[in-house]
Amino acid sequence: MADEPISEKKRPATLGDVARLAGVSASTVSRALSRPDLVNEATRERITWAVSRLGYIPHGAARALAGRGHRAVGVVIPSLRFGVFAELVETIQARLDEAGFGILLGHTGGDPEREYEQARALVERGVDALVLIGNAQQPRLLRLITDVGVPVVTAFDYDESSALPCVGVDNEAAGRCLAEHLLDQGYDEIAIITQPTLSNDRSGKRVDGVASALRQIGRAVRPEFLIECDGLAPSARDAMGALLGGEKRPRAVVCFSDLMAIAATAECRAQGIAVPGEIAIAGFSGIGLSDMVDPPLTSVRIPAVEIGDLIAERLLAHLMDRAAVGSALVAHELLLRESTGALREL
Amino acid sequence: MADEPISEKKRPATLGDVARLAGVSASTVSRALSRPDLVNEATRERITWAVSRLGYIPHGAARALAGRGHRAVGVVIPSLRFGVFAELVETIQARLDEAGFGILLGHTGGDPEREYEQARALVERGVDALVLIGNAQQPRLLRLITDVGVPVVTAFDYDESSALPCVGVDNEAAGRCLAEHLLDQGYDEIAIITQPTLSNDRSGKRVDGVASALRQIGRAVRPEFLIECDGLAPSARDAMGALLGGEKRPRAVVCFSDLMAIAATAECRAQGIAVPGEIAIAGFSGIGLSDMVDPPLTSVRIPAVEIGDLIAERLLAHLMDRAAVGSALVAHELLLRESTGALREL
DNA sequence: TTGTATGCGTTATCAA
DNA sequence: TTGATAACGCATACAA
Repeated sequence: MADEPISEKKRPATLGDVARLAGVSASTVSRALSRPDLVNEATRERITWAVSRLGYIPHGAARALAGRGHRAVGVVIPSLRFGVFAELVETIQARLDEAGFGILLGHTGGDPEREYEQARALVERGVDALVLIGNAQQPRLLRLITDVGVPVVTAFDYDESSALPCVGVDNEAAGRCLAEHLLDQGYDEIAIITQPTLSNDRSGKRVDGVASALRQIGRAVRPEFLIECDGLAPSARDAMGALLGGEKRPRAVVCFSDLMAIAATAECRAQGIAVPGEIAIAGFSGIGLSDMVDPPLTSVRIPAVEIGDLIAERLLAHLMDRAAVGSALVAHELLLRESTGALREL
Repeated sequence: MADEPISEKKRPATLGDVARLAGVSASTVSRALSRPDLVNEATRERITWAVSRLGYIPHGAARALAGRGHRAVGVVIPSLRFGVFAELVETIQARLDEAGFGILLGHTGGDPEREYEQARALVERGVDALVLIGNAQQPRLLRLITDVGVPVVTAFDYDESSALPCVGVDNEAAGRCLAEHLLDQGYDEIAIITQPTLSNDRSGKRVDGVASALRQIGRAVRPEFLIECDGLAPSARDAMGALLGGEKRPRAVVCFSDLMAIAATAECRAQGIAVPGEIAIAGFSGIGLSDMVDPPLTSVRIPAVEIGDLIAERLLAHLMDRAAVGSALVAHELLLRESTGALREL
């Protein structure tokens, strides 16, 4: 304590400091830390002692520079405000952390431009791999990826023709599956509240799925029944208001997130419209709350945790053992609940 | 195109490559990139040309090693599953990104041990600053922080006696404020559903606040009315079940997150208990959904975005201009809604 | 305005 | 089993 120079704390201890204190060379310390089995019992002990004595912490950048890789992967998502992305990020972080990898985050707000910028910023920061959302990357982003040769996996959308390996659900099938359920229940006029489909391929494919189901019975999605909003509660509620205020009312509304579905339900409640009595409402994602609201929400569950696990697993296999990374289709799941219960007999 | 060697893409271009192609020295390129005003118009153009020609991307680790700092800050949170943390992280990331800083994430699951480990891992990765949650860090974490001299700001709890600068609300006051509202409404038996207070100082202080309000009128929190759960919906619902199944039923239940409050409401609904008719329920955080559910939820809003902004601002001021970072108290806000409406006349 | 030299902290390659 | 030495890619001080 008292024998410590007062203000020595400024400069963090380096490998050299430890070496000096332990009376060995820097390389030996380095070895002792990375492959302890290669160094003599006694020396190793002196070294660990010196390490803790000095509070030595390895310098990540120096390690990376010296060729060990940065031990970090970048994850670029639209926004953490959407539960599925938060779950994905958390899962990936937890799994990678076990292997000593960290994760760097980037948000796009759903803007493809920003997706490129964020991805590039992460690459510049030196991430060893990248996780992106969906399979609609801009060409220049694809080019960047191949140029720097960084491994990438995309999440949430499975597309066999994707340029990048992807882990996700078949969004078209998911949309269709939900629409078919609604049709089965007798709801034949289906509206959709979605995030902008231009920048969100998952939503676009879900719309296709719904349309496809409708086409089966000779119908189509009416243009005025396809409403885009920013995905957050207030605008989703407004969207529902617009739907209810239109000339013709839909019998069912599919929202591409549970959050939007809950907001839509709120608008119905405010207007005294029974759900599912007069209008059925369904969501997407199957967040933990969807069965806690009134009425419990029918939803297509997207298994974010499973997707995150698979991605982390693939990334690690590649990063550690140079394994090739391939795509994986994970199953969505239709959660049938009251919000799309049988249509009330009129 | 065709004149490019086939497999040159393996090794990413370096400053030296750019320099060679532009016919200047590496340092000139370095300057052209960091302080363009210091280099001749013409050379600068040749350099930018060479840069894009080669698809040159600066090597973050090398930059960091050469003394420019890592340009990254670490954020250690319990879990992204809780909306407030997701909002905090997103806000901080967005603000720091503008200044060229990235963020590295760590999750603790509410475990103080893991908080230490994650923080340490981030320090090792070279973050220039750290954001932690609450003001109950383990002593060894505090020691680590002073040892390595990394700037830290804590979020969500304001505590003037905190060892670290903090930006947050007065949780004790927030708890008291909510309890007082309930007492005003005539609910005098108040129960609490909370995350473990041992590892969560915010919750502990809120409990204190509620207790304090009760003490004002000569009452106290009954031990069996204080239930801890993991904070997620299912266990919160179970907690509510336990409360309802007890000998004596509370008249009001305060949940320390909106998610838990919604789950608690669901349990009441399932048991046919009117909210707020028979039991009032209140939440915390004021997430976007709290006014969309039925009944709309009374909640104490914790301004996560504002807190994130303030933190990012302080961090940047310190990182860029070496400004000292101080604490800030931000105001919570009582959102009065139906879930704690007047007690039904019996 | 530009170039040269040096160092950042670590790992890897080689000898000893 | 250990130590010396050379990278790693970039940013500076300093010289030109």
